[in-house]
Amino acid sequence: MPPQRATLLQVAQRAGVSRSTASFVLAGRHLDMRISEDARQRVLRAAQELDYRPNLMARSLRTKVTRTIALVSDTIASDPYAGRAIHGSLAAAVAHGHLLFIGETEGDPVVEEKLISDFLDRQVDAFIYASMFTRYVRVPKLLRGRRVVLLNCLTRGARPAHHTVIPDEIGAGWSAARVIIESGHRDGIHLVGDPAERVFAAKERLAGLKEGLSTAGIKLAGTIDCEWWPDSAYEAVANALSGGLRPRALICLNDRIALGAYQALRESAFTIPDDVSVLSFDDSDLAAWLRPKLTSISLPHYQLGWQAVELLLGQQSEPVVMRIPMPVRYRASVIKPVDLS
Amino acid sequence: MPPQRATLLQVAQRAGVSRSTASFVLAGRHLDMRISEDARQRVLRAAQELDYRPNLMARSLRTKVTRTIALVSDTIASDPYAGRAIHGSLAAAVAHGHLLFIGETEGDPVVEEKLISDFLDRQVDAFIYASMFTRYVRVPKLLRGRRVVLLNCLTRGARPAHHTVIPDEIGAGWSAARVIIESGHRDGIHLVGDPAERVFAAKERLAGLKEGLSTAGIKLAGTIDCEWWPDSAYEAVANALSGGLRPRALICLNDRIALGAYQALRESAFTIPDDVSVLSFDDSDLAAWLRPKLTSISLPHYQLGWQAVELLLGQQSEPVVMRIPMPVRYRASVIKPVDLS
DNA sequence: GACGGGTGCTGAACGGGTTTAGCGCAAACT
DNA sequence: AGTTTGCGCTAAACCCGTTCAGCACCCGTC
Repeated sequence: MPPQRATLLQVAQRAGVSRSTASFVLAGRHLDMRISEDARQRVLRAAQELDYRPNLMARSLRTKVTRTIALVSDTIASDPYAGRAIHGSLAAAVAHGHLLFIGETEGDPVVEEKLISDFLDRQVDAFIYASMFTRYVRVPKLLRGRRVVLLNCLTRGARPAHHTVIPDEIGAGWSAARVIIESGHRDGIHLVGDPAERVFAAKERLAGLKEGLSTAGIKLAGTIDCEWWPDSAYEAVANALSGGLRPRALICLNDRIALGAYQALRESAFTIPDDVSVLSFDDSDLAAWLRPKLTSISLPHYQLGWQAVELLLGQQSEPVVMRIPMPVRYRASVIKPVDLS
Repeated sequence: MPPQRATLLQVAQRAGVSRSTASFVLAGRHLDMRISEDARQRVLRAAQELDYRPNLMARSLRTKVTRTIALVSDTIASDPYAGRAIHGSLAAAVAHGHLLFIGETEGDPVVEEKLISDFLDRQVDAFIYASMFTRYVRVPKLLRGRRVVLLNCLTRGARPAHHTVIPDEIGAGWSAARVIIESGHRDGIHLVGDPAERVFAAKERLAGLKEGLSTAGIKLAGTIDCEWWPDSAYEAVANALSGGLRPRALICLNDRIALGAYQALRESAFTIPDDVSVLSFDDSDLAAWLRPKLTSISLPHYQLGWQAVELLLGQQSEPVVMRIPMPVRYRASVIKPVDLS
């Protein structure tokens, strides 16, 4: 039932020419090779009639080009955003006539090595080495000297060895500052999250935020320390509030933390945004589901994935570090503070 | 820098044997082919010394087996669960020594045909035809007669043409009934969602639920109609409550609806679970983040993906429809109703 | 009529494996 | 001594494209 595909030889025979000629015609090289218009038409017709499709395995064996890309990620499932980065890479790959393999290392170097070997055995043209949260990585030895783009991760050291695509977290921090400043907040601005931890995004967001605020002569009133989960954020914020804290604005390091903050604020009878503005990062689905809808600074995973492939397939050879802007999604959780005086 | 890989010929020469012999040894067919232990050792050593890895393109060209699977999905990004199905498929594929291509059709038949053709040109062994929400589909002509498993979708008609893996939504409905009954609820049980729509999951969940309830002589007290989004659910539930409804248990058709219900209940000063129990389906991340944590019946996407590949690579030839059980994730939103009398 | 040059096409090698058919040799048998 | 048998291995075809080198032919030229 799966119909036997016609080979180039069959096309050539039907057109009354040699395999070579058929190949040249179908490759569009009839001008270099001086194929008569008549022969060209015969080949084209034969190919059409036989519904000819080239066997890309055979072609790739000869040309050493497979037009396939391997996306090697630490995890693909745990994070709901992961899909978006894959989606972006996939769309760009297909737009360039490439196909995408995916693989998951689960952070295990042994699995990683096996996986990359498998891809290499299948002669993939290039690799996307991806992480699902932004962090520093060491590029596996097997990838040295190959076409690789780092997606949402980077290497330490002055000169990057590979193209690198990461979100502009520092810019996002500045944007957060701008949103807060433009809303008229000056006092009672608290950070919620865990800036002490070695999380890349946290450090950069905080750095950008502080820089941005300082341009208006504003300082953070304090930090509410918690893990990156709703539970932890809820507890931390609830504690702070019951300790007498009266914040005017909370900047949460991500949406899950914002959810915890929402829950704590609600229980202490604070109204968002009238009593307290809440600003967040990531712009996950959650942001649009909360009440009031959460203003959040978007992690552009789709664009990250897309750009990674663009760099991979582009001709630019000098390694580039691209920081993709993180746009603000204005919603309803940040407003001008009500005058307390 | 990308080191030139050794070929079989080089291994053979170093071992002082022919390509054939080297091939037989490395394929483990030295017994059929009667290769001396000495020659075998020489080949093995040569392969090791040269760090030989076979070119799978060349092998596949000859054997017509690529050990690759194509996962063709309607969308891969929009749904946060999507990643889990891919994850499951990927894990199973790798466990069987296969690699996974992914592709997205965006529901466009033209894109779909192009994509499948591209996969066919690359000689993939088999296809997973996936949908991100359970629904009826027509299998594209190009896939007729090929190895295909339907993942989270199914064809109409008595005999399935392909293996099919879907969640056991009817069973989930029964489970919902059981949870409610075992908690002691008998009255004031309302459904929240849109059972009228042609959504497969909705119909089956409702059917199972009603059957399950009827075994205990219980009937739904009513239905609160809404779309599958928090906004819509919030409005619908808020309306119902302000209309005087006093439910004792809400069964929400998914977690997003449950979120809307939570929001509406809270604003009307109902306490979950003391005043109202809430039960839901899907068990998305959200369920564990809500306060109180939401009891939800899990959509086993990972297992779906895994099973799809197992069927694909298994020897079972008669098409099978597998319904994967949906386990209940007990949390804190369902309790025994407080006696009102 | 020999030669040069352009046109239109093809033969054959190549890529790197797998697999079938069978060869050369030594031991065992008649 | 001649035949059979089994062992250990290999030549060569095959998969299906791409591509280099060059052949046959015709036209025009001197």
